[in-house]
Amino acid sequence: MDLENTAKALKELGHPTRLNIYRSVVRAGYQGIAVGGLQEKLEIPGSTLSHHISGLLSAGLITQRRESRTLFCVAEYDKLQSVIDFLQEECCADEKT
Amino acid sequence: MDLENTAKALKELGHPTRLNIYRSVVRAGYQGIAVGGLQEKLEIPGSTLSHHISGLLSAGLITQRRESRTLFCVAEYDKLQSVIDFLQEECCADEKT
DNA sequence: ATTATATTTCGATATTACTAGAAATAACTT
DNA sequence: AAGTTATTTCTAGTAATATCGAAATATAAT
Repeated sequence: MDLENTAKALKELGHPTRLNIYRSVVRAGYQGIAVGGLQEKLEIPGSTLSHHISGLLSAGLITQRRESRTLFCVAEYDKLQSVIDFLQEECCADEKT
Repeated sequence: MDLENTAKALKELGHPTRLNIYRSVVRAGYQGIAVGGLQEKLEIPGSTLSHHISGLLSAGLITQRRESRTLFCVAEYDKLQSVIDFLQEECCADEKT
């Protein structure tokens, strides 16, 4: 992944509330967690929560799946992995040469 | 590491310019890279660069070592690792139980 | 002491982000 | 079609961040 996209993902993770949301989504595994579930669990006003979720979505860190009226948030583990890969790939590159 | 500190580190990495700076520091390995070296390499005004470096310092992602007039920036690899550990540790925890 | 070099702090401006109530939309139920 | 539930968009106020020139500081050289 490129620098701009990685920075975007890191930025979205770099806010306590959003990191907490993301963490809850990650914990929920492949089935995900409902927006309402997050709201209840984290006690965040709906509008604020929705705003933060859209940040995580725009970075590709999570996706959503609808089941009738309920929207589930699901972690995109691959995205997290590519962020981590970006952070680690150039480690000590100048010394290696 | 706790959520607040991790979010702080991610926030500092979550800006294209700072991520680029950090990357250059990481690439430089254990000897580090001078502030002036970064300035030349990345073509950032001194005051802007200094501002971003202090962000990375405050998150504990880098440290500095002085050699006469020159300040070298050195990556704190352990800090990066603990950020990564935080991101990965709770993966699918709710499903595992 | 003066000058040169390396880096930071100050100050000012512009942009972006955070928060949350109120209104709107989407999907289902009766 | 009227009501209920789940979530988002709108709006607006406040706070935080980014940028960079100019001035200040720190260290060394002459």
